[in-house]
Amino acid sequence: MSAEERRESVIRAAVVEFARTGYHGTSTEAIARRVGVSQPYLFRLFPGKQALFRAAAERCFDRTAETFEAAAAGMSGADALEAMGEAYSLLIRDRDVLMLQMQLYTAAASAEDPELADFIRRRWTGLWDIVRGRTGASDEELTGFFGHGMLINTLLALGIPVEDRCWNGFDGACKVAAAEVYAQQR
Amino acid sequence: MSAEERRESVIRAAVVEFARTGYHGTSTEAIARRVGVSQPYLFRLFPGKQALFRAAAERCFDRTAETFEAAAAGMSGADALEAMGEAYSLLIRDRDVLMLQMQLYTAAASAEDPELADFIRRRWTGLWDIVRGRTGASDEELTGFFGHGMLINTLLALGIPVEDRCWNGFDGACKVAAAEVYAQQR
DNA sequence: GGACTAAGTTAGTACTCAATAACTTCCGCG
DNA sequence: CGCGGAAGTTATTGAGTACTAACTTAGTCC
Repeated sequence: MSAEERRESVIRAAVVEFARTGYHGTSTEAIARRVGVSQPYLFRLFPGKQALFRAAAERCFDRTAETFEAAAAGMSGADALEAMGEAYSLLIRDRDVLMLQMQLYTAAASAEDPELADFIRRRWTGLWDIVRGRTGASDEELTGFFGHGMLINTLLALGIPVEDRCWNGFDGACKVAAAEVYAQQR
Repeated sequence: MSAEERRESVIRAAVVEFARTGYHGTSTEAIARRVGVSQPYLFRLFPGKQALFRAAAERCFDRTAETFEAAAAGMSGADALEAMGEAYSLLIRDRDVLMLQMQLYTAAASAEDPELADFIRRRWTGLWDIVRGRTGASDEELTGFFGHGMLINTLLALGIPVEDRCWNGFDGACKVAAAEVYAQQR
């Protein structure tokens, strides 16, 4: 396998492991084991653990941005906003993407490398700009949209059952998505 | 100092340290140093690191619950809801309370002890019930309220500057609170 | 076929960290 | 005074962990 292909599979493994146990809770050993490669070899492909984490973060943001862009393609206004919401609920059925997002929110504050924190901020506001640019939504609509999304993230991360009262305010599509997340075997 | 007083100061230190670097990123050494006590002595006061984390989590939930209760005292309906929102924005000026909350959302999923995950879920839904019980708000109002809160948490955790477009949809009180959080020297 | 290179390994190092064991200090009380 | 207990310490251990150095294997091109 070429180094570039390996790097790709390492990133995918890093996304999974960092999503589940966070930066400090994840050993490079765990990532290597998932890839099926020796642990020291990771350091041939990436300069260090931080670079692995950053690559995983980048992948996570890329996927979300692409999801938003694709959903809104050929649409505008309220239709685009609704499509993006729907697409997002599909995206986070991948529990690792969801959890890595949550990990990034805390990682930004405690990042020993300020450049990483800055990167996370820039990418996150980038998502905001995508939604705003594609929908032309008002500030209030945007905070409503992202607030709604953050609450879903939190409920899923916490593992609040779909039958719980906390899910009452959500529409059927959200609940179906949530049920599917929980059905995922780990 | 009595063991009980020490335990109290240890919990306060644990809240700070776990909030800043998470469960795995925090060493018991760091907590002990903040308390001004030797590291092994922590294990006389608490059975292990997990117990420290749980005590910190408990403290964090207690403070939030008390804040909600106090704000809504003698009020009801929309007034109570607004008072709770206002009180919350004051609470999270304590950046450690804010960040520990964020840490808990990821900790629940990766907790090696399922009882801890369950505890976090129970306490979180407990907050939901407090707000619902004191205000009688509809399901949609509740998801709006908590979604709004979660978005604020995220923006603050990421360190998005108050001048940023992401803050546009928030009222003046929120922005003032945010500015104060950032003004906090660490 | 032999040299070069890319992909990958094993062995090892220096360090950190949670937890234990055994010792010390000091206060109150008879 | 002396003694018991509570509040703390130092020393240590054993298990991880990020990362380095040096070696191996296999395909490719001349």
